[in-house]
Amino acid sequence: MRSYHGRCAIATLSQEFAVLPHGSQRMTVRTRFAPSPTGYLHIGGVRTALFNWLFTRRQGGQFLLRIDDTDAQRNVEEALAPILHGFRWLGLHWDEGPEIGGPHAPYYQSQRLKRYQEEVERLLKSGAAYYDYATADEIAAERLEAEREKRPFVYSRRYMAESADEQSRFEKEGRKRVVRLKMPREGTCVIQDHIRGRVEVQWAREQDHVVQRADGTCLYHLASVVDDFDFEITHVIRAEEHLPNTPRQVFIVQSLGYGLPQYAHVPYVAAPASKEKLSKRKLDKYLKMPDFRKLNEHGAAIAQAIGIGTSADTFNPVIVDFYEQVGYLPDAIVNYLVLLGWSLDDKTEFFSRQQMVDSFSLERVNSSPAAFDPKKLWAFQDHYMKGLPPKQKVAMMLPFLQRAKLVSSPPPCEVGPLLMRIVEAAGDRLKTAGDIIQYADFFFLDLPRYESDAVEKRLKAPGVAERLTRFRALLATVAPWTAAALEEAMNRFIAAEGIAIGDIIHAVRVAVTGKTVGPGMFDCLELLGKERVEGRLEEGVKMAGTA
RNA sequence: GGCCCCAUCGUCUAGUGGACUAGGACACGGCCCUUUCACGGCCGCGACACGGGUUCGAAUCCCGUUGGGGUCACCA
Repeated sequence: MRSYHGRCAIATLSQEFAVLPHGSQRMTVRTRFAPSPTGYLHIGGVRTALFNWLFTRRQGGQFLLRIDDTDAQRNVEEALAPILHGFRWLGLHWDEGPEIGGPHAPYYQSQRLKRYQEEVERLLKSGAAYYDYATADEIAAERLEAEREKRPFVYSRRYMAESADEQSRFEKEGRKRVVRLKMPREGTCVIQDHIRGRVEVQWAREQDHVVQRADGTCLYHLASVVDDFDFEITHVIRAEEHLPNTPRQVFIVQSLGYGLPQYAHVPYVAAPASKEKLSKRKLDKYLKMPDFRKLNEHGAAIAQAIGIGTSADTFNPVIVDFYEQVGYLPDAIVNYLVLLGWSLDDKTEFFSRQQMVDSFSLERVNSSPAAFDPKKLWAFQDHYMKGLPPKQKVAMMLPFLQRAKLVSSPPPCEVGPLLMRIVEAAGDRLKTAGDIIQYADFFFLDLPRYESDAVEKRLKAPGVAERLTRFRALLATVAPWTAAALEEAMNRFIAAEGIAIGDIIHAVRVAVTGKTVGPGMFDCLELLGKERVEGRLEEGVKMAGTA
């Protein structure tokens, strides 16, 4: 029997010294992110993609997108669209891949079947793979037996057919064949990983994995390795759940005579306050945590106001889309994500895209999983929102008002300047673009939506109706109608009444805006205009009177 | 269960043998500012999982224990 010790020596050597595949002297760094078209972009996936992107930009290389659709899906284009959209939204541009093509097109595995077939044949010819005629049940039975005997399972190769005779014999029995890897059964596979260091596994623990199905289609591991070679990928930076798959890929790489890429297995993003992998399907569980629930509810309120669905399948803080729909800033998301598992030093927390590119390195990626923290994400969003010029806030927020049917499309021409004033008055209160709906709806409605709690608390109290009536009367004398003049009038009013400002202003706010919270009171009054303020105060008096 | 990975405040992290009475950020608590809500300012709470080594000296290196996690497909 052939010894595979030699192989692993090669594995180690080629990784440490032959950094570049194909023996070329100066190959630029090339990385890839390989989504399968699932219809959504996972927050953990995008973090891995971000690391790839940053590393590549830093090295002046090319970042590509390859579509792992070997599992024959129907609507690849449809399921891919949200993913590509997410990449563009975040500003993670790919140099080659879907929609833009490139020298190695096509970048869809489903369109590269011929290449896989060629390589399967080479594997077969060299003896690194074999036809296997076992049924799934027969394999399962062997596995069960091994488990019963408490020994690690390795396939007996009972239905392995390496000669034409054996093949025809099995075929006469009516058996179907798959192609399996003939994995080494002694020696050690050594993986040099940029994040995890040296990882060793016994070849004997590896299975004879299937690389080609009975129908001739190939599986991920084979396709992935062939593509990485064809696309001249130099660095495979991927989630750590792929680490256990790496030996079989190393075996394929070496059997096919390719050079090994550099590997870097980044830890997965964990669920809030846990070490478990963040999963879209566990939303219910996360919603039991107050922080996560708040994040979700904030988004859901906006989604509801603009009439988009909130089913967990499409609207979910684990999916990147969520943040765009609610009106988060890509820079905030990216800055938050880059710090999830990577840091530059003990103090730098805000990075422009360029700074990120300039300072990123795989060596500083942490080797333990980092938990997704809604509060921290929120803090980054807060920070970037504060730095955004009002003009840009207006541009972001107008579409939300339109979708909420508060402003028509195209908007009346007075809306632009008004919205600018509102945004300025609201200041740091607007944390996401979608917040504009809650903070400004009353500017665009004939009458505010009166919140019952607010009415209860601030209007339905003894003396409020009379006080509002007297304050309303005073308004006739206010000129010019400015926040400053209004404040001055209010001060005169409380002095005359002998009350504190708190005894009147809350009632005015609720009467005029329908809520207890909002931008500066006097700004609201000014922007609303005298007529509407007077009308709403009357409305407030009515509600207060029915106490 | 086998194999592999991981382990510093609640969370993200700094720390690569002495500058560590362990630093920063978010969160949290208190106070101040304040018409609300935000913002801002000040102060505070808070961690090296455990046990053995190695060393003059260990958060840092080694071993073990415990705990957590990933993965074990004719999915990707």
